[in-house]
Amino acid sequence: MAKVGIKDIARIANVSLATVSRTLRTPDLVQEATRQRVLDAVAESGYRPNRMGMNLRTQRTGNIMVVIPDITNPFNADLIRSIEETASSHGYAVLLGDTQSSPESEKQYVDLVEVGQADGLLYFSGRNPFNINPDKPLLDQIPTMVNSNEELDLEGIDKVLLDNAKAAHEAVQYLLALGHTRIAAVTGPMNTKSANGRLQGYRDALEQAGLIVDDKLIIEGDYHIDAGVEATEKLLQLKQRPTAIFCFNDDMAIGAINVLQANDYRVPEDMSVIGFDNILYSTYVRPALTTVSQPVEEIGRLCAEKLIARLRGVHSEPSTEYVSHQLVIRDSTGPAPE
Amino acid sequence: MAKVGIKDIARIANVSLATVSRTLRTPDLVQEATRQRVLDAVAESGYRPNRMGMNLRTQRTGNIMVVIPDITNPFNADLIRSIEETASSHGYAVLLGDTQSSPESEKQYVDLVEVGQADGLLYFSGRNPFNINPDKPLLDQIPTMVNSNEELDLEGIDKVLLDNAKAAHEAVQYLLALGHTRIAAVTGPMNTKSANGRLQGYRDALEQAGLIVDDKLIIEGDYHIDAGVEATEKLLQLKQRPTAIFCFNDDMAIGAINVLQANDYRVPEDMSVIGFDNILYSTYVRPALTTVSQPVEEIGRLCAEKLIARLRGVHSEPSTEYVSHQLVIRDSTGPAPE
DNA sequence: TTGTACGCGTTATCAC
DNA sequence: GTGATAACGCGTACAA
Repeated sequence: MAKVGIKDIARIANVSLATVSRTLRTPDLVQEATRQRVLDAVAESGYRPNRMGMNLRTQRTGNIMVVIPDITNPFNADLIRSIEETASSHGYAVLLGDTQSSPESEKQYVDLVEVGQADGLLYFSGRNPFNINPDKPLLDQIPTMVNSNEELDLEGIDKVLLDNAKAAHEAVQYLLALGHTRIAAVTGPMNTKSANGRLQGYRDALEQAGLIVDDKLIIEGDYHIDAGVEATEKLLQLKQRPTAIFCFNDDMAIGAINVLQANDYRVPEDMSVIGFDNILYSTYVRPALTTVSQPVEEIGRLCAEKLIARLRGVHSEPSTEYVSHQLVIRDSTGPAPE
Repeated sequence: MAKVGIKDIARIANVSLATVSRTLRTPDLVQEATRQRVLDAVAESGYRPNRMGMNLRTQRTGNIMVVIPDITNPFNADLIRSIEETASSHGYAVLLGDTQSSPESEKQYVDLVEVGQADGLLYFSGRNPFNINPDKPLLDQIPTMVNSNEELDLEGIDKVLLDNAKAAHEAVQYLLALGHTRIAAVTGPMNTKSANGRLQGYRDALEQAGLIVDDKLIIEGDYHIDAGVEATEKLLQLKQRPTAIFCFNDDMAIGAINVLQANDYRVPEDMSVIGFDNILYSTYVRPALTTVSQPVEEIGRLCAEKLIARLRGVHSEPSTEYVSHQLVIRDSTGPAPE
């Protein structure tokens, strides 16, 4: 289509370019009559300001970059849904960076905001993608950003976090209260803060109960279903089997239950399983999953709101906001077997 | 940070702006020595071309807009993963438009590409967001785009589709072969082509088997788990209950199984359930779900490749590509009860 | 091979 | 209240 531009409108309405722009941006500054002439011309011709020109001139794109490891994980999908909803309501669009946990990919997407393809960054990874010169002020070297889920090792940026240790502590305490003493942990990648935090909570809870932590019962996973499958297979081979398995996310817990049932273990009579995240499917799995709920909608909203506030020029101190978890008890946990 | 621009590089390397640009875009056109001087200056200063300037000048953004109804549906999440992977490998980034099936939202995101915030459009909805003037050529009135999943009622654009009728036909035939004669259907929204196509296949299969279609056994859903729950509750209240339920996606099938088990029905002994999509969780639900598999990775890749080819100026006839489904038999279907 | 100059489409700063 | 005009940062035709 013969793209109609601001010049065409100016010609049709018999005004200058400036007046067209003003009519659209600051209508109050232009007289009723001329304003109407311009608006008529706009309506007639279907003119719409070109974003590339706008972006260059205003030095903003209206995009926010979201860097996240795995969009096929329902927790992350829910997170993005929430971010996108918030962003959209503020006039921002979401540029999606699904990195599959690849550091190169993370850097590549962060680059995009550094070269001005997006105004700000929502970063859900713990790996530092920046080359920081410690002698210069940090904020001069990184884009406007908010960090969440996996804590980044940087002081002075906005973060939205969950107290992983406390949440895990609570989950394990619940299992202890049910009489379990041999409790396994299927962790996330141990190079992440989330997995380390949860593992710390697990250890603390056991030790506070006077139990010794058996490293054989701790198996590293990667938050995918398959990891839950493999870890559980290993656990079942142990001479001293656990009576409960604490998986550091729901997907792995679903994998665990699957293996248990395939090997004729009853859940929770023979083995309790507890997850983390409270994804939608955890309700529909049999038995329904006991899990630690994260307020995913709130996390997404907070992240987007904080970022957008910064983009709008809010200059408060960078802060870390903690959101609260909740233990959701369903049917996959029960008293320890004799 | 004091942003370093192309002018700074030109000054440092003691060349003109043009030479800097050439060194970066068409290195062959610049002499070895000067090229090196420029590259050194670039490396030293950490200069990177600003995308807003680039975008305006080249009239392209490197973004593709993906408009999709619900990113929390695992099928769609897998789809986006595949799109993003393909796009990324071709140097494109994904602008995400999760519309939650809202027509306003669909229009709003399509607008974004029309005003030049993205170069092309991947459109996974059946609602026409354009105001088409039938007297003018279609391609002059719509952006470069590919349509998939829900077929759009427009001739002359690229599409990637599944033969829904055939796939559903096959699923129902399989149930018929197991001896089922009262087969329920939990559909998608009946204003979508996918649901209508699948329902047509369902009807055809029944009629070809000499059965009459009982409209009481057809319940409209919306592809969410809850719809499967509610539909199944209704079906169980019927005086003449079905012995099998064909859900038009896996999420609703998962909801159906949940209700059945809660009411002490055994699946598949008392009631068979079959889904559609073959999402990851269908393997891990108990019993594992029999379902019609869509090649989601292929769909995403094809969509992205077709679009990018167009963006690169390929001028072949617009075409509709059909991808093939596959019936995946697991444990949620069995012989009809006596 | 390199430099000059223009334009991409818009907004903002001046004058008038 | 409105109109020229200068940026925004870059790529490229043209001239040198």
